[in-house]
Amino acid sequence: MKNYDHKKIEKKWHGEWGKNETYKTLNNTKTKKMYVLDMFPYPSGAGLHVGHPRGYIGSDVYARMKRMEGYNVLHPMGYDAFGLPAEQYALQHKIHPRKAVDENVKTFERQLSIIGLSYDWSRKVNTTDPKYYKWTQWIFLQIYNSWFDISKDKARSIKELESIFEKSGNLKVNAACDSETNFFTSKEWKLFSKKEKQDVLMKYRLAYEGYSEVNWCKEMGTVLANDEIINDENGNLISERGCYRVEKKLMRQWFMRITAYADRLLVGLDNLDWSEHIKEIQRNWIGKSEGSEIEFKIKNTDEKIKVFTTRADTIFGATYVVLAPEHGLVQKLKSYIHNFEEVEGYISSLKNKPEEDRTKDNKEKNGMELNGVRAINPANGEELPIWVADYVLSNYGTGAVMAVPAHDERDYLFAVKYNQEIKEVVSGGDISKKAFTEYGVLINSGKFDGMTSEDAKKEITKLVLGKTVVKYKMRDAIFARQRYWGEPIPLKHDSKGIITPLLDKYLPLELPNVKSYESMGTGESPLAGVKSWVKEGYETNTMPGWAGSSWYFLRYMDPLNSKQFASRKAIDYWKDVDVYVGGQEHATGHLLYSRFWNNFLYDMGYIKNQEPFKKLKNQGMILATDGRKMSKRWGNVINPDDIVSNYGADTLRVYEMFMGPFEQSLPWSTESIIGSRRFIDRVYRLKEKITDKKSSINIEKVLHKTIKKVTLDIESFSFNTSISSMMILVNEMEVAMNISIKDFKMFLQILAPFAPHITEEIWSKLGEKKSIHKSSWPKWDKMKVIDDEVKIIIQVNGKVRGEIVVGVETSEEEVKKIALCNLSILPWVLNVEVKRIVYVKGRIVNIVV
RNA sequence: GCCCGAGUGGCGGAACUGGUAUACGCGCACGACUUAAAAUCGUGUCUCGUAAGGGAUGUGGGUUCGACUCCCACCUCGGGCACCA
Repeated sequence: MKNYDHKKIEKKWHGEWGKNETYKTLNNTKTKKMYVLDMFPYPSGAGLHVGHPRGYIGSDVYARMKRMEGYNVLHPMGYDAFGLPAEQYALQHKIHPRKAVDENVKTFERQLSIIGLSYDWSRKVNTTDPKYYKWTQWIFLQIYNSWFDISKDKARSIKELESIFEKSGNLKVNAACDSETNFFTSKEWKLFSKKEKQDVLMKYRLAYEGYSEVNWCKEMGTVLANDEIINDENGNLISERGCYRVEKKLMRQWFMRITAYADRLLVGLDNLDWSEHIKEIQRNWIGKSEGSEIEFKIKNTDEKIKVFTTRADTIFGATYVVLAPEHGLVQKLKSYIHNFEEVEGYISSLKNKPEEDRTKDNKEKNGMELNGVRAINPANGEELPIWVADYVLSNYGTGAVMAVPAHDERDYLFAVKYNQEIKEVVSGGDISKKAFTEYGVLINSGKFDGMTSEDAKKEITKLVLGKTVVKYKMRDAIFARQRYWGEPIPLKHDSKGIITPLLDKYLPLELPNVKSYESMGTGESPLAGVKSWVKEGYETNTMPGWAGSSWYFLRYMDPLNSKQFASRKAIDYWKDVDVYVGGQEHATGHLLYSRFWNNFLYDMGYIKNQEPFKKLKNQGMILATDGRKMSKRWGNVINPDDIVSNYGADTLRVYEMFMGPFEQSLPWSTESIIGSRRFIDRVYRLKEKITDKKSSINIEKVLHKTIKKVTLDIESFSFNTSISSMMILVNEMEVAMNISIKDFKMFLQILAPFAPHITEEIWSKLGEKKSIHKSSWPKWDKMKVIDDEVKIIIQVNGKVRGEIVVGVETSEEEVKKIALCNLSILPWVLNVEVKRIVYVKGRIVNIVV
């Protein structure tokens, strides 16, 4: 066989590169840095399919070019291995998760290594390694020991808050939490018991203990995140893994106060070089809306209903007020409500229904009026009925709304059903629809008539003594799982309920090595069944899967440091990730949590940049040949091992980059991959044309144009077009008489990031001693990129009728003259009046007749 | 329902800032080499038409000397959010 032996060559160079530490990141902090990062994988039991390496290959091509351009490149890899999937896998296979993870990591590593990725493996991290999670726990403690100062718009130490309380109570301190804050003087603070103080501080801590309704899965004996559950055909909630029934249950949890950073996370997006698409998803998720909080007094009582609205201008159209069923006022007003029993019955009937029934699409709204109580519209003194209704959410805004049926679709539907008054106060728009999104001019609103909605909002808010507020859809993140396989939360509880954080010197708090890590079945973590653990008073919840992945990019900077999560020197040098590559499915999870932690660490002075990932690229999925997702279930999985074995790693790499745009999802084609192998074979055969003689001018020109194109294309992740341009170059070289050794080497260099093995092999055969991957990236010659002659298209009335070739410097007049005299043009311009001639330099002449 | 993104040959796709639509690759057809096959190489390959020409970038309009590219309306597909007041 004439073709090259990929197995032999690839094996040889993997050995050489390892031995020579070709891809090791330098410790030299004088060289300009480049941090190219892949989202680290979750090593599942199934191993890799051909879709997984797509992103890794793209970032590898980029990292390789940057290395050749002289950057000190940090391009590491590691494993994110805590969490439910590993625990489930271990349970199924009746082995310890530690063992399961180690085995899976081995499989992944073997699969990754044959692809020829240029990782510096000496910087590998693994989130389940106590040496690693020591620092996950440490960061948790920093967050636990901090609060968010709204006036300074940054996190501060909880000790500073305590001393503020000590000095002046909390009369002036900004509440960083939504719950109603108790006010106290410094004297009162000093008299508080330890437990009372703890309870107050818990309302401010950025990591806090609380209770929440969770998705409880009885069969799995665990709590699931929202993205771990799906709806079945009947609309019931079931777990994504295993398809077990999921219900709501109140449970003790730990939370992260990510909402404190809502605005920073929103504003921070503006300066990031991410796709608009992902930024938009995060913006929607954060869900900022500006509006007014207005109080409606309840007649004959001291109580008030606080509502939130973005359309204060429509207050004159309010015809009733609605409370969420969970709203506290319902109970408080018990003695005033004539039909209280009926109301309570209604509310409890809602509670027994799963939430999805309540929030399901097109669900008919229902509610019940509270007889005997009336709210007073602060704008005009009108008395309005008060309702409870399922369409008002307790956890958004104030849990109460003023209903304006004329200008809100939901209120409209409800009003029609329950025969409530509909009062139009803003002109324009279909009353039954979309009117709320339409901004017009006020009518029927007394002295505000004729005013625009925007102006009226401020005026009316002022008039009714309301205040302008900002609300977010985003909620605090639950930071606890009732599972074994996660980082222990480094806190101790004593019998009086006092919580003590572990001192740094006791970190890491290692996960106890137990035989049985199955769920308690009570909803509590398996750790609650470990006697020695409970005796010490350790927290039994563990951290969620996203804990370890929220900061790993910092650990790569200095992965072996046992004194700090990374040294000051390393952090100051590497600063942030220059290019981050991964799937877009992490838009509202990992990518948000990481930004949150990074912002926090920045506030506390531990790191240099607020934002962790400057530039983000999301690789598209590789679908199976049938156009579906690759999955064991469909039996359509293509294993990269087979491709590497049949065609070689270089072919796999070139094909995956050539298939189509990097960020687009594409189906795998078993037929097309041969084209990439042929390309590699042709390159290998071109060796025979190399001579000491100069290449032709044509080859030089095409070569330098290709160097330019490949350089710019890699920079913009347009890998498919850079390969196509190199194919064109190879086509040209094949028909050339000879190729100079100098030119051929330059071609090898620009191909090297894509096909590192074969280029290295030919490079060394040509007598080079040093690795091609350590050589300098070729520069294109500006003179050779410019043509001295150009082809100009001649159009008549916009239709192509001919073409001419002229010197680059030919003047406009000259070109027009030549064009008009051109033979193929003559029939079109003969005997007609030429009205106009448009000339685009170096491209086109359009003759308008 | 709302918010994004995308629709180009038989297939994956290319086209700079509005300037030759279909580069590059796959497939297919024919030819060369071969006893034969594979591999390789060469030629052709949007469509109608013998040709001259005409028509095509989801559909229908518009702007322009000129539109895959810009504007309006609609259709289809993919993604995100979903009673967020």
